[in-house]
Amino acid sequence: MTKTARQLLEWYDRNRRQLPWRAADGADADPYHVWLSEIMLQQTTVATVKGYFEKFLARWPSVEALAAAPQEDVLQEWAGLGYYARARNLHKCAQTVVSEHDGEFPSTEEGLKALPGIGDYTGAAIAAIAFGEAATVVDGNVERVVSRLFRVTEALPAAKKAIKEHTASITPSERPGDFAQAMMDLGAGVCTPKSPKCLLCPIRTGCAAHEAGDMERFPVKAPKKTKPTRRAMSFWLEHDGHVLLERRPQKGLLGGMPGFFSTPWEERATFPTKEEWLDHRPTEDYWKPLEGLAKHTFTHFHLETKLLTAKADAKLNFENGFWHPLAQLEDVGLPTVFKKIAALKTTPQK
DNA sequence: AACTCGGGGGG
DNA sequence: CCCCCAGAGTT
Repeated sequence: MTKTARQLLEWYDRNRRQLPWRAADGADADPYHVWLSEIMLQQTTVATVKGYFEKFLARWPSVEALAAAPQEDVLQEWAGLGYYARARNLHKCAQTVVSEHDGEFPSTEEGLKALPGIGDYTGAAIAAIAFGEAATVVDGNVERVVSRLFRVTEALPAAKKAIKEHTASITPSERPGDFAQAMMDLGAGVCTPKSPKCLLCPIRTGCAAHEAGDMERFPVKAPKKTKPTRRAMSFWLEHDGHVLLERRPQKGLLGGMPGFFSTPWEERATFPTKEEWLDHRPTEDYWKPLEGLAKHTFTHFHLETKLLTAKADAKLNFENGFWHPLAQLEDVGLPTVFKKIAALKTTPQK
C-alpha cells in the first residue's frame, strides 16, 4: 500500500460520515443498497439523494420487489431527481438481476458493467464497496483530487485516461471500498473546486499542485458552449375536475414521464403565434392564453413556455394522453419543468 | 470525441 | 450568473 493510501484511510477512519446506504462500521455493505445509492448519486449531490434513497428502500426493500413494480411507479418515485434514463435503467437492471442472476448482483466490475445503467464509475464503485474488489474508482471528486495530486495539466475529457492510471497507482488491494469512499469524501469536503482546505488534507504533503500553489487550476477543463433558448406554448385542458396529461415517449428528454401537451420545443426568438399553436392544440375547444411565463434550464438549453387553457366538452381519449384528477396532481410525479408550468395555472400570477 | 440527458445548491 | 455534482448511453 502506498503512503498516500495509508494516510487517506487513517483520515477516513477518523472522519467517516454516516450515510443511509453506508454499512455500519465493520459490517458488510448490502449490494442492493450500494447499487441503488450509486445510481441515484450519478451527477447528483448526497443531500438530494438521501430522501429519495429512503423512500425507495421503504417502498421496495429488495431487488425482487423493485423488479416486480410497474415502471410507472418507479418513475413516479424518481420524479424530481432528474436524468430519468437512470430510473428506466434502474428498473431494467433490477429485472435482469432477478431473471438472469437469481436475484444476486454480479460481484465483479466486469459483470456489473454488463448491466443497464452501470458504467465505468458505478461498476468499479459497487465492486469495490460491496465486494472488496480493488477496482479503480474515478468520479468527479477523484478527478479533482488526482489531477491536483499529480498536477495533471492535460484538459478533461482527454485527461481521463491519465487520471485513471494515476488513480490505479494509488488504489490499495486492502480496503479498496473504503479507499474509494475516502477519496470521494475528501473531494467533497476538503479538496473542493474552490478554496480547497489544504490545511485539513491528510495527503497534502504528496500533492504536486499544493506544492506549486495552484490547486484551483485543476482539473483543467475544456471550455463549454452557451445554451440556446427554446420557446413553446403548453396546453392545459380541463374537464370535470381532471386535467389532460401526456405520457412522453420512452426515448429522449424526460422519457416515460408525464407532462403537458405543447408545441414543439424549438430554438426561436419569439413564442409561437396563435396561427402556429393552433396546429398543435389537442382539441378544438376555445383556448385562452394565461398570464405568466415558466422558465426552466436543462443540461443543454433553456426553456420558456407560456400556458393556454381550455375547458373540454367531453373526456375524449387521447393517444399517449390520460386524464388525471386535479386534486391529486401532486401525486402523479411531474418533472420539475411541468410543475413550474402547472403553477402558472394553479397559483395566481401577478 | 461530442452530444444528450435534470435539477438543485453554492459562490 | 456561473459552476459543479459518487456519469451513462448514443452517435
